Amino acid sequence: MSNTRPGGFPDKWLPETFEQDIYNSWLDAGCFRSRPDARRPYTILIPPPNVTGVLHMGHMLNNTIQDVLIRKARMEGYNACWVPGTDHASIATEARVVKMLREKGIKKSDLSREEFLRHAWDWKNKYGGIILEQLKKLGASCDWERTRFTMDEGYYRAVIRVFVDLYRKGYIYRGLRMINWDCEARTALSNEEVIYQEPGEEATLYYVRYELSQGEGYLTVATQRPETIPGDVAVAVHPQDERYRAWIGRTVRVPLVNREVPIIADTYVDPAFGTGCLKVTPAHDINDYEIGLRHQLQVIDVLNDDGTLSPACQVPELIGMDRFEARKKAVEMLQKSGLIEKEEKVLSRIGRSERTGSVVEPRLSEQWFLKMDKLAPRALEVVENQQVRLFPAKFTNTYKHWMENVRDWCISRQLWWGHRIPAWYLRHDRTRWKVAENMEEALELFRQEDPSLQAHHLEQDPDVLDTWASSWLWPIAVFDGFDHYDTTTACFLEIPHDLQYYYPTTVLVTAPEILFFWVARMIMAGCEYMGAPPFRDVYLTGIVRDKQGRKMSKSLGNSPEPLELMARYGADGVRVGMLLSAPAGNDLLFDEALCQQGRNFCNKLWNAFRLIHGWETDASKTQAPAASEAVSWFGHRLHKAIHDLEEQFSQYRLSEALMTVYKLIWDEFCATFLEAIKPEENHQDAATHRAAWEYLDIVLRLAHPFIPFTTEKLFSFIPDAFRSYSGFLIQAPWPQKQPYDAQALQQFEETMEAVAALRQVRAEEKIPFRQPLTVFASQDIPYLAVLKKLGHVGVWQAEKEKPENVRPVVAGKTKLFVLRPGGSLPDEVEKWRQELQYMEGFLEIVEKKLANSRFIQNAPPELVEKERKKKADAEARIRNLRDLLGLEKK
RNA sequence: GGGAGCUUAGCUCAGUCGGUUCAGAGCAUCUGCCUUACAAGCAGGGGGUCGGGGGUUCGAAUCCCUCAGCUCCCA
Repeated sequence: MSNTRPGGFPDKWLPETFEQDIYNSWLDAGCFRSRPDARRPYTILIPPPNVTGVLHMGHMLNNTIQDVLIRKARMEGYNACWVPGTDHASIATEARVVKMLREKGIKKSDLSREEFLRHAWDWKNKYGGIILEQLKKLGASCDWERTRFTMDEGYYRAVIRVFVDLYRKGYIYRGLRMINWDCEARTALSNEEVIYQEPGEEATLYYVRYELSQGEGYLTVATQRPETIPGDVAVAVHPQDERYRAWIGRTVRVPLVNREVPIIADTYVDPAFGTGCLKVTPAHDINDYEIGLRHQLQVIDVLNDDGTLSPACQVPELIGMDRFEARKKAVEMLQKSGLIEKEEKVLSRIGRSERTGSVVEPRLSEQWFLKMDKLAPRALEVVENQQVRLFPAKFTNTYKHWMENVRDWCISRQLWWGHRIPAWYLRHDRTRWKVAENMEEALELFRQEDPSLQAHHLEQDPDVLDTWASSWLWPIAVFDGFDHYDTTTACFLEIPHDLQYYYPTTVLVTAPEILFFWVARMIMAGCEYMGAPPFRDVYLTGIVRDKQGRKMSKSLGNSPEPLELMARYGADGVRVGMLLSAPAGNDLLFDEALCQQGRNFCNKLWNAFRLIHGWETDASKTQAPAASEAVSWFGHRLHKAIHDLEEQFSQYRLSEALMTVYKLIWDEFCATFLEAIKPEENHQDAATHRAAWEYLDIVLRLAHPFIPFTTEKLFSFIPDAFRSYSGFLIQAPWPQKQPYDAQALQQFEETMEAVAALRQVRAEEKIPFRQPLTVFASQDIPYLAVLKKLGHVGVWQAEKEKPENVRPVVAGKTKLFVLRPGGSLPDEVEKWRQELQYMEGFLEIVEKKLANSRFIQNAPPELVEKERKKKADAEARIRNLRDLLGLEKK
């Protein structure tokens, strides 16, 4: 069956029939393409999604917002550039590839680094582009020719070059640190990559006796980790703890290994926890490590990097055993020696790797660090002085707090997939290393010290850089900024034209969760290398949650499939659904009903178009008074909306902006304007028809950033004679703001209130829809023709004498009488009484205020004027109500 | 333990400089309608002591104090 009528316009809004075509025509016409020119740039860089990722609701929200902003900017005449791309997501990708290989029966440990990377690249080439393809379905108007990947050749070089540069500037150092260790992935994790289950996990607390080495007696220590006992170097108690005061300075024997260790006093110990005695194991607990530093204790690391016990534990039965097996074995051995006093089940906060789920091991390790002491203050300053504005501003506090307490950044990861750290060691002496862009340069540096050294004496650091240590360069590297950076002089030999033109970018749209990991660090890199932060504004989106407020996640299975959603509601419907309830920085409780609302909205606009499209212009017809009034009013109304939108966009209040467009279209354009100009027959007079097309043209332009597909499709059906722009809507100019008559809007609104009152009477009196009303009135009413048409008034009479059998209608200052067919008694007298009472009370307050000399003195004059107007209006209303009540009393 | 924030209608949220024509919006709900663009629709209605208490002020949803509940970040 055909979905079209003569003129080729489809009857029904079926987004699936045109979305793809529209997107392709935009692409073919190069609408998304941006190259530097004389216009001002408006630049957005996509927060590169994880290359392993598939589109989830967070991406949908984030990218819808970016697309709305970039489309509006494009229409406003900016050179709009949205750069897409993906990041290599070191840990996540490596985990995915390892898993895939395992399924094929290949173990990572059986592969050489080069072989593994070949598999990883194969995987990336096969699946890495999926998410970007999905974004196209959403309508994302990215300049796809600029698509970047954080490990593509030029980007890789930039990351390495920056490492070398920062090392030479003295910002990078190598050091021992207590880190979070993932035994399964065999890598260091940042704190952010460690997750804790709420309220905790069940664990066993073992009470173990440590016997005095001299004399009789023992201390009981409570521990959850008996397998680390061989690493104990002390037992600590609180210095004020009376129970143990006398014991301080003596020694005990560590079970299993019989090592003699001191009893020390440290305020870290919580006397209320367990027995108040703490075993100190500096190699395996961050707090113990710090106690160890304070008391100059030895560090005994009893674990291998895969979580098995190392020979250093000196217990033959445990060596080589996995830590959890070893725990059981240790308990068994302790039991045999009668050293376990009791066991207790406790709820414990256990850190697990976000990626592998493995229990995280605190571990001392040699890592690379980036100093923050010079980078952080500058990054803080530019936010404090508003050079970078955060939306919503409340995040400034959080940002500040973090930047003032920032720690050095551990930038190394024990992985293969990523940017390999450009440091070369001497094979025979790993304490000597050189940092250089490549091995040849490193060798050159070594040879200055020892000319006999050869390439085969060198060995590159096996670790790669933290993914953020590459994505923090995104705003510079996507424009090839480091191609001509010289690390020996720490200078740019040349700044690429694109970088000069697009940097700093206009706005970054991202999630508050990565304000520090990514946003702050990009600002640091921008200040360090470009001397200016990389963006003017930062728009922080909320987190997409389900209706119960739970974060959407694959594992919970509470996330709808975005592609399915778009198939059901149209990309435009979903875009509207995402934005409707997403004020900046607020979490979005996602509900499919919102997409439904979006779909309905598109359908509404489609049908409004269909109505206008269906009219035939009748040149002989003169314009009806209602049409003339409506055309005049809607012109003002439209420009008020444009005005409001400007304000809302400037504050990034996108959901409000969308609501402005939504109401403009639904309530004002459809429910009021079109109803007021609707002709009896299908013939519309020329002036009104033209105005309808022109207004519709503007409305489509205003709605385009939010619902690009539907509006573009409709735009193509506007007859040439009425089109503001001959090309694609995506490139049409944004409507110019014009002054509007606020008073006319106010009057129209009052008239509409009278219309609503008439409609209410009709409903209450059960007067059928088709039956015209007979109305009496004694006053002049603005937009009377509209009132008559929308109120469906057949007979309008100026009130000469008190009419019989009428029902009075009050709406604000307006008073009307409707001829009632029946004779039933009005039941609204009570309502009027209440309103009169309220109004009299209101008037009293206003009068009191005006009589108060302190108010007159202190309040601004325009406010006093406003109060006077309130008084006058209230008096008019009270007169009306008194009149009515007087009538009824008679 | 340290820091930040939130609490307004059944739900999700606006509410700027303190100014009762600001107590608002959308959705949901209820009532009546298949009125020839649209039932993915039309018309109308109801619904909140602005978390509790106290204070400042001519005037408080808005500022201050306090209590309760919730959330996030850091350790």
